[in-house]
Amino acid sequence: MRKKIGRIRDVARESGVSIATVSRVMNSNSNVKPETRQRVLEATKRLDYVPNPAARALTTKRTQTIAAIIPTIENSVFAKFVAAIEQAMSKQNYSLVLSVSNADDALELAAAEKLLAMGAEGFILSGRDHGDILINLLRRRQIPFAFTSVFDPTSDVATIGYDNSALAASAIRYLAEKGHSEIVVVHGPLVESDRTVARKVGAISAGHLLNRLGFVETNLSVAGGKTAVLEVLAIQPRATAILCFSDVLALGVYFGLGDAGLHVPKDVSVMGFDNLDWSKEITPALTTINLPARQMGTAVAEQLMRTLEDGTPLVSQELNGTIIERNSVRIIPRQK
Amino acid sequence: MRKKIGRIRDVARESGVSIATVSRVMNSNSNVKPETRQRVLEATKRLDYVPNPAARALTTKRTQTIAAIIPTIENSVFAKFVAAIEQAMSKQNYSLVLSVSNADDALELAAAEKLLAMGAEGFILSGRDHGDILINLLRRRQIPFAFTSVFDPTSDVATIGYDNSALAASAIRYLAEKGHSEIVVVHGPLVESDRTVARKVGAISAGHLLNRLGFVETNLSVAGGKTAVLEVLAIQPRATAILCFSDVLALGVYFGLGDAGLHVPKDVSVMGFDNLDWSKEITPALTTINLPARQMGTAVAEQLMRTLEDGTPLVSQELNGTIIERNSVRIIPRQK
DNA sequence: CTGTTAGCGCTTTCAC
DNA sequence: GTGAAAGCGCTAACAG
Repeated sequence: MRKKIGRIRDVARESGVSIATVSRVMNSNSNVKPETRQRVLEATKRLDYVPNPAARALTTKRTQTIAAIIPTIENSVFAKFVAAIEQAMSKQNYSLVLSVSNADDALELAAAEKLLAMGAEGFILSGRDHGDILINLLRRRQIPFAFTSVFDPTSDVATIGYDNSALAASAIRYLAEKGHSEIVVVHGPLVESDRTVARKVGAISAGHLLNRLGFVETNLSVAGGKTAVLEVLAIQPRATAILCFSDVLALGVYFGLGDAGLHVPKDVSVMGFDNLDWSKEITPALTTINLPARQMGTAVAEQLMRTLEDGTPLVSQELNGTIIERNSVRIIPRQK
Repeated sequence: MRKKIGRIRDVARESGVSIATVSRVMNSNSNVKPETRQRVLEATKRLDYVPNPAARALTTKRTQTIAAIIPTIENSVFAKFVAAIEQAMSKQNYSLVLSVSNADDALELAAAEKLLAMGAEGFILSGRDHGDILINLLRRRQIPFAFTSVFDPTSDVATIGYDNSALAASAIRYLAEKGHSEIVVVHGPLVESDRTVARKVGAISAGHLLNRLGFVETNLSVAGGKTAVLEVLAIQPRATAILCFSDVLALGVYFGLGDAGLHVPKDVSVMGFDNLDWSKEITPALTTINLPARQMGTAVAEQLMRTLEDGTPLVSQELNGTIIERNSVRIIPRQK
């Protein structure tokens, strides 16, 4: 269905050289006499020639394409991450092919097969848990791949991200230091995200600093955060702080709390995760954990491209999340 | 750098047939005796064979890849749009390659060249205004492409989207009907978006219904909306309604108004554009215009795939935006 | 510095 | 129903 545009031999004829020379010019490598190059370039312009990517890929066995499969692109920190990957790849003339898995192993596998069949040479996966079939498929085909949004030095697959468990523990610790001893964590579906599970584990590990630590699972959306408030109030009416494993949830919690007539942080403190860009604009500004999404995108992209270029093995890389202290957490005076 | 995985001839040898038969099986078309097919399929499994996409593309001249270039993926309605495109394409075994232009013609052109060099067979562009070079490039190469987020029956390029001007006019009309006669519009950078320009034109066209209509340009972000409030208050302190050309801006306006001690909608009414998912959760729920982003994504994807399959020409398609009436607009009693 | 030539792995007539 | 063979457009030795 596509048109027949100029081929390399047309350019060769037009400029009076062989196709090999045209190829050399197109790949701006080998030695070509400047004036010959010039002539070829002109013919190229004139014929509006662009090398056929399929033919090129067929001979070079390279497609310069890397795939990323993310759980969702909507409403989250993934957009930032993807934008960074895209940018880093563009610089080195690589392309990103994106697919969304909805946190479903089967969909993820299907997506991966499609991407593979498109010629993806490397894969960026989110989180640490993936179907065995997928992992084996990638391994058998010797496709380099990395897990992101997690850092786990013990993993045999390179993980590029942060320590979710430690981050959640530090959030609890932070809250405890501010005098909160009854906290409820609001989080998205555990089955959909090993990062959420890791965070929960981390929170529990710091639970001894508290008198009481509760968990409320909800949909990972503003609406989910909002409805979670009701549950929080029901199960732990005396909680003084709500820790949300995502800023999106925190936004919903703000709304829910507002509707319940509760003031942040006077009545209830709120802390988030992600540091989405509106978090510093809301009143009170949200205390949250900044996740280095951009940096992470750049890091995976660069590692993967490197690996594809010269075989450098992928290595795990820890990126630090940091607590951004703002005004949504109240200091509760010690009341011994 | 890539490994040598099983090729078609390996499968042929393994299953004792010719490569032509293997090809037939892989393309599940022509007649192949069931048991032969079976044998081939088994060999395929055993050797973990997947047809080489480059070789296939080289002979068929098809890549089953469509490119989309969007201004930004962060913080907006584009995420929804892209998700829908992705989904629609997946169903028909097409792949999406995405690039971000930051609303810059030069970047857009560069992105397009890269995507073309990757083998994109069709293009999804955002808005109506694009560099001539890009458009000519696409035309010369006879690549089908469509403009989205706009509907303009007079355009010679297919436009798939909504009538931004009419939508903005209807928003002003709606507000006027509720008794508002002094309105300020808060919008993103005009130079970056022909949609924004079209909306402004539409708003102005309905301006005769008002006593006063002002415009404040700001960054297209929550922060931008928030700071715009100060300007609104400065230039038109008596405005009773703020119309935001994006919900993201409206969120910022809510925050800014709150900080200024102004209540929505008692003191100032607010209306948005986009119907992002949190808009119904915020208090008061935001009256906004729903833009059919998903539907639009599905529509372009399907038209483009159709065109690529059988040459059906692309046609403009209008999708309707609708006012979602909620609680952020107060009714001002006629006070003649 | 430039040309010749041999494939890359697949699809697709055309025979049988 | 199946096989043989001719490319698809390009890159990469290898000569010269």
